[in-house]
Amino acid sequence: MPELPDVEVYRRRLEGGALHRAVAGVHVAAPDLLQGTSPQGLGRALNGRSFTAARRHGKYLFAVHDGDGALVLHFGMSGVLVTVSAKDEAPDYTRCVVEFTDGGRLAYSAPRKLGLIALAGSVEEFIRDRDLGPDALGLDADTLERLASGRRGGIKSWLMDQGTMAGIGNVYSDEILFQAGIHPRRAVKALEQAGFEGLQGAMDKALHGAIEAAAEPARMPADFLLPHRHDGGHCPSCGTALEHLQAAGRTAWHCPRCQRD
DNA sequence: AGGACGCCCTGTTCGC
DNA sequence: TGCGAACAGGGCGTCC
Repeated sequence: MPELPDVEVYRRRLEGGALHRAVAGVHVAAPDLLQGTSPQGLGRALNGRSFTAARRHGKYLFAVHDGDGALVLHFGMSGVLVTVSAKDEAPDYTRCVVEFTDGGRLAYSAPRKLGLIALAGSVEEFIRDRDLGPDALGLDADTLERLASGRRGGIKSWLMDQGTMAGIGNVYSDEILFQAGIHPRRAVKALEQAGFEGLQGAMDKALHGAIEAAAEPARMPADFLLPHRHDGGHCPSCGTALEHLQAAGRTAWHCPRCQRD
């Protein structure tokens, strides 16, 4: 379930391990993941180039290269990005590999092929074309208020709407609502009374906390919902058995005591 | 406009 | 034991 924190971890991995190395070739094992290009097109765009920057917007990762463009990666719900040394094996379900001239590789692995691999002229152009909202990391309370104004409907689907803000999916919308003490069925309108500072703080805590934990549930702060978000899980704050309901077509886990309807 | 729903995809888990 | 249904969910399309 790569959402903003997971993709930020991949971004740092890309930045720390795959910049300024010449691309020797690109191998695509799952061409159906390519959108708007082909294995040959990817090769033409990337061969001989080097990645110069790793950027992220929402759940999209951009490997910007020195040929005035970017490789775009989206991870669907099961994708991972790893760097692999010359002598190591790429992971199972590797769908695309960028090979560098030094023998090292960048591997995109995804058991469920729900992600996408594409090329973009620029990060900004891609964001515009996809109608993505501002990145969810670092939004201030005033911006949240502006994004909520005139919005009808549920708060969970609003948080997950990539056109409103980019990066939050089912898992982290649950975490944010838990940290904010807001029931998943509440309307966006209810935020007007509560104020946006609380939501802003919850978003900051959930997203930054998860990134600091490298998006690994086992390393997350003790008061995070995420590690308990399963059958038989209990609220880390009050111990009440967690419940789930359907909201915005997704399973919304919450604490019935801490998140009042 | 926004919600409900189905589809894609495939490994895992559960029920009969 | 074994098979198949249900489930996980990001993103998109359709319908209401």
